[in-house]
Amino acid sequence: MSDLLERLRGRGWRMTAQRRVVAEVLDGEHVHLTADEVHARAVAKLPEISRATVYNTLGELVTLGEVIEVSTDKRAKRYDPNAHRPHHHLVCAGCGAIRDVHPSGNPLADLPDTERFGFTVSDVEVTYRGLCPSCAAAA
Amino acid sequence: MSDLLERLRGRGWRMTAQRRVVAEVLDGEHVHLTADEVHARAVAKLPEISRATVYNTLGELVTLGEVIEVSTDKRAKRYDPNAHRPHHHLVCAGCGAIRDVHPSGNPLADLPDTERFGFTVSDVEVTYRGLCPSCAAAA
DNA sequence: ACTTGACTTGGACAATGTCCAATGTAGGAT
DNA sequence: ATCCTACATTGGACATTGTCCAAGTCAAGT
Repeated sequence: MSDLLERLRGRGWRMTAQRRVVAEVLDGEHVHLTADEVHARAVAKLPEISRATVYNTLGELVTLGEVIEVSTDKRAKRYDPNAHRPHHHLVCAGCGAIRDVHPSGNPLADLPDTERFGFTVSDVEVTYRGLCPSCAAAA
Repeated sequence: MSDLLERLRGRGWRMTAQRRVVAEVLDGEHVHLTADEVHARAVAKLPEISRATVYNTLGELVTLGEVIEVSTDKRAKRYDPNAHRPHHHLVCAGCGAIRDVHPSGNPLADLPDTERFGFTVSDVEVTYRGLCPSCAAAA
């Protein structure tokens, strides 16, 4: 966790209480929080932190490549602190739980040139959908 | 296009002017419209149609499996009338253009059992990201 | 300790989507 | 052909998520 703070300082970040708190929240739990959830947890540690700051900080972390923005949910963006190992996501259609997964093979290679329409394809995002064990049992 | 209307009638849909217009808009252009764009085009044909009705109708069409909801954009859901051929999407990070693509191979098969965590995995959504030719030239 | 420019704040605003009570109407029944 | 009624539509209020900005605050270099 102090790794993250160190990296940020190294990049010329001014280290404020607010940024420290946001970084701690993200680093503390390896789940995929929405911006509002990050804000709620940040407020618990630093009551006067504002929503705007949380949004700003998350945006900066995404720009720096320290966290990944995931939009598996159509409602709110989620932030994935596990940015240093490439991975994809498995989402439960019932309860919305998200797990990181590591498929074999590289989906980028599965897109033939004839299907690229001249695009420079640089990234691929894969979302598996299904039911987690408890939601499947409840259904 | 009347295919779609026939299928809907067969499912017990009450056929109203509003629903006909929404179906025509979706069927007319095989692009990926946002709900608001659908509404704008629908208004052109039937000025008094309301936003709520467009949202309702789109939601029903999704439930019936006649159109697919795509969330490549983090802003608004888009609606893809090409629901009967499985396909994925290629999105331009510059201008937001979306193309349907058909990768070789089945990404579902790339997810080993050990990475499924007991989930019943039923679907996979793949979004390729990159730059379209004109955005790449402009950069 | 001072200074300065980057950071934070709070609140207004924007975009997208949902909900609901009142009203209208498609399509079966008569 | 007309009537009934359950289903559909409407418009506007509300909710959620996110962005923007002017004013105030503060970290860190000197």
